[in-house]
Amino acid sequence: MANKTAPDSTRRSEKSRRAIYDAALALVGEVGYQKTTIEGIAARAGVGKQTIYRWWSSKADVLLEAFLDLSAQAAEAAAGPEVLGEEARYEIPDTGDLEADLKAVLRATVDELLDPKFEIPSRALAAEGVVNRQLGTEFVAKLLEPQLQLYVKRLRAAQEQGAVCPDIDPRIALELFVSPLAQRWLQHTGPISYDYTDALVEYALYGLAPR
Amino acid sequence: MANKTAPDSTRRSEKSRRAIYDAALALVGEVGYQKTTIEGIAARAGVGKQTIYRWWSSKADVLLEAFLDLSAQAAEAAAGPEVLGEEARYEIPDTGDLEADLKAVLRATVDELLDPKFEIPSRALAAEGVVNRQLGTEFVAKLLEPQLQLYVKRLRAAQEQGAVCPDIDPRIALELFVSPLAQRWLQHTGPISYDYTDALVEYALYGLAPR
Amino acid sequence: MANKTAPDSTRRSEKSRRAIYDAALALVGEVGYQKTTIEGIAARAGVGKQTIYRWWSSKADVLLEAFLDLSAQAAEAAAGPEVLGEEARYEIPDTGDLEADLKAVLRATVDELLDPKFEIPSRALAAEGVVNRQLGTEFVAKLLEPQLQLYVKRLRAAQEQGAVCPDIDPRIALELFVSPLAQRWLQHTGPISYDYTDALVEYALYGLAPR
Amino acid sequence: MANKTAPDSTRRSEKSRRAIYDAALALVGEVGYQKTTIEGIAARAGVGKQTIYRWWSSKADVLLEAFLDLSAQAAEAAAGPEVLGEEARYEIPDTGDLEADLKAVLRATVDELLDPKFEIPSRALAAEGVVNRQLGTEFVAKLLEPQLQLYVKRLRAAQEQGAVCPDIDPRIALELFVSPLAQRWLQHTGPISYDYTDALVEYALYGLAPR
DNA sequence: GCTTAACCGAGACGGTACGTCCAGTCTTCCA
DNA sequence: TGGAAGACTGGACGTACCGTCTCGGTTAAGC
Repeated sequence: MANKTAPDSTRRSEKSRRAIYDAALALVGEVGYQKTTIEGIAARAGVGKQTIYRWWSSKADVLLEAFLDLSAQAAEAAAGPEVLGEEARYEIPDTGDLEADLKAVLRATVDELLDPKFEIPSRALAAEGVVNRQLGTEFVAKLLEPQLQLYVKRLRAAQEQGAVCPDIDPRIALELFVSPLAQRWLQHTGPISYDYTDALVEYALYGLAPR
Repeated sequence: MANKTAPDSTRRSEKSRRAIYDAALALVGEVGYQKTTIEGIAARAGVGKQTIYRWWSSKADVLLEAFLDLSAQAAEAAAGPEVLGEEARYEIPDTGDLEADLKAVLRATVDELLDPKFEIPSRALAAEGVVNRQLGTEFVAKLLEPQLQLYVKRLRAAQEQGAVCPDIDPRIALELFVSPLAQRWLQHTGPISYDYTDALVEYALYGLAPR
Repeated sequence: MANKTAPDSTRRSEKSRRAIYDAALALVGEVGYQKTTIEGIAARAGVGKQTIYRWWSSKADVLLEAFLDLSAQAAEAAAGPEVLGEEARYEIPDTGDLEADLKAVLRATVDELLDPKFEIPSRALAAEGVVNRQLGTEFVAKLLEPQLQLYVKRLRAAQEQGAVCPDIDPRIALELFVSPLAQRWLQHTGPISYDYTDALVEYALYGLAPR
Repeated sequence: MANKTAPDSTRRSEKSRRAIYDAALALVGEVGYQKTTIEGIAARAGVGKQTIYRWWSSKADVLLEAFLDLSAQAAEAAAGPEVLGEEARYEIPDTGDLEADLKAVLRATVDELLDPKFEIPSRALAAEGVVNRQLGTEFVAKLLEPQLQLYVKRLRAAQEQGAVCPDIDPRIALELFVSPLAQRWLQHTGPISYDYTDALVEYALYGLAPR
């Protein structure tokens, strides 16, 4: 019923899609986001420009999907060869010690944020999302929010365990330690380190005011 | 000593500079950052392109200065016609009630973030800064950090008053309530409201863990 | 012996061929030759592109056959429902008055040249033939020369009747009145009218020099 | 008052114009008209595409001007270094013997038509002119008609000399020998030779009918 | 009547060129 | 000599078609 001859996705070339993802990520890594062009991606992937325009609406859109694909692959690899269903999603560990668990997760996040393989494309996507509402929404919905929900779950468990006040909103609470890290990374407002994230967790859990 | 015939700033046309600032801010507001072009700014300002290239290095650079100028004007207007020096800078009030003071300041920040006159250019600059290291650094140094230092000052006063633990680093502490707001605004990760910023202040001051 | 799996013409779809002819002529008439595309013809004819590429080598080739078909139909219609063989081809009448016969035929040609149904495709074919040697040759051989041979035949009869010098080459002679008309039509070097063609016949028959 | 910012021709780059003419003629000669592209011309001339689009409306238009320029240069060279004004235009010689004069001019035309330097571009322009009314008109007005007017002048002189009937229209008369040659050349309807053009002149002057 | 080879509609594919837009440089002319 | 104007080279944009290549569906000949 689409009036603009939507392409038939059943006939899509898987090979081209892969080549485009690879080319896009490689170029963004090599020359940066601004200097990465649709023409460049097409040439590098050995693909016609139209094949890109047929399936994606913009450079940002290509990169978002490429990055989602990369993340999915990474998650899959991390999860090991679990043949049984794909629902064995990652979770924040619950050792009973909230402070330790949060510090561990944030330290892992620091490592990831400093891994250039992830840094350049995710920084580019975040920047584009700031200015491009549609992409930003998709970026948040598909990448950021799912990760934040893991914290919500862990904090709710902590509330049941009595480690966090029951009248606190976990969706807001997690921002106390996640957002500072995010801002320092995004806007270069300060250095990132294990000490820093450890401090964030402590400050957030026990408050700034003297007990 | 400049080998490339640096322009003589004493002969610079003040009228052109103003026209360029106005045109740049107007265009960014009307058509967005991406669709704002140097040619467009020059045409709108009734200025030759070379006049822009002579004094600025990029579109982002023009916009940054234009926005700094706008902020300076706004601050000046807010401060009233204080003829006596320009060092009567803004400060966070200190009523003795830290919680109330922070909530008040954050509420004012919410208002500013939602004012379209400021929102579009600052969002554009922030986005460009994410991806353009040089601009980002300047953006942070000239706009963001000075504001954050106001919080540092207020928190240090609170430490002297015994309202904040003395072993806490104020530069990190302020991020507990400032960064969440910044991230929600920048990345559209959630709604912004007085209730939200009030909650941030409370959570940060008294901690997530039960007292 | 064809190494490239020549198509089996016995299984060719007559319906598709007709649809392609119709679409090609209609499009050339509506949007002109340059803007007529193979894709457009295929879409209009409700036919796959490959069906065109299977049977023709180029846009010009399609149009040439379509036009030949159109001419054949027109000739058939003009000749009436003569069931007896198709060899009752048209001839230039021979009333014994060469001048009158030639003027009559040229007047009819003028009418045809100004009929838009024929004009646009034949102009397009002629133009393409100017620049595309292979097509030009075919165009001349299948369309132009057969018509010119009718003049040769009539002039030879005139030579036997003593109305034309016996040592004149009829193939050249016919060009004296045919080519001027052709050039005016093709290149817009002048207007076309009965008076004009009448004058051509007179000038050619009796010469420019005073008798 | 032009609303579409017509370019300022006083600031036009003569060097670029020359380079474009040269590239266009060279490419048409080397790869043919169809395979000559604006991009190709620009690249060959070392010029931005926009510089072509700024001053010409189409490939055909570029080629027409390039060819006019070539013709002008050739005419200038042929006329010798006549410093005194540029009005020493070419004329058909008048030896008093019309038949000989016409045969000589047509023989020279045959030579020119067979010179590849002129043939390819003029054939391309003629073809484009057949199908593109605007270009055709310009082609005729600037190139063809001026040459035909030379015949008009010569024939009028012949009429005064009594070598041509006074009631004959010279503009039509010249077509009796010029158009056949043009058609054979354009449409490949027959071979071109001195014998052929000689015959044309004789047939036209003395008529087909026996005297 | 059942297989099977081919033509068929459809349209995705790697490409080329289009005509437009803008970047950043260079030149000209004016105040 | 700074500035307004704008032509210049260069290069990416997004679109339109090219000619080739699958993909099912259908159709007619040969078993």
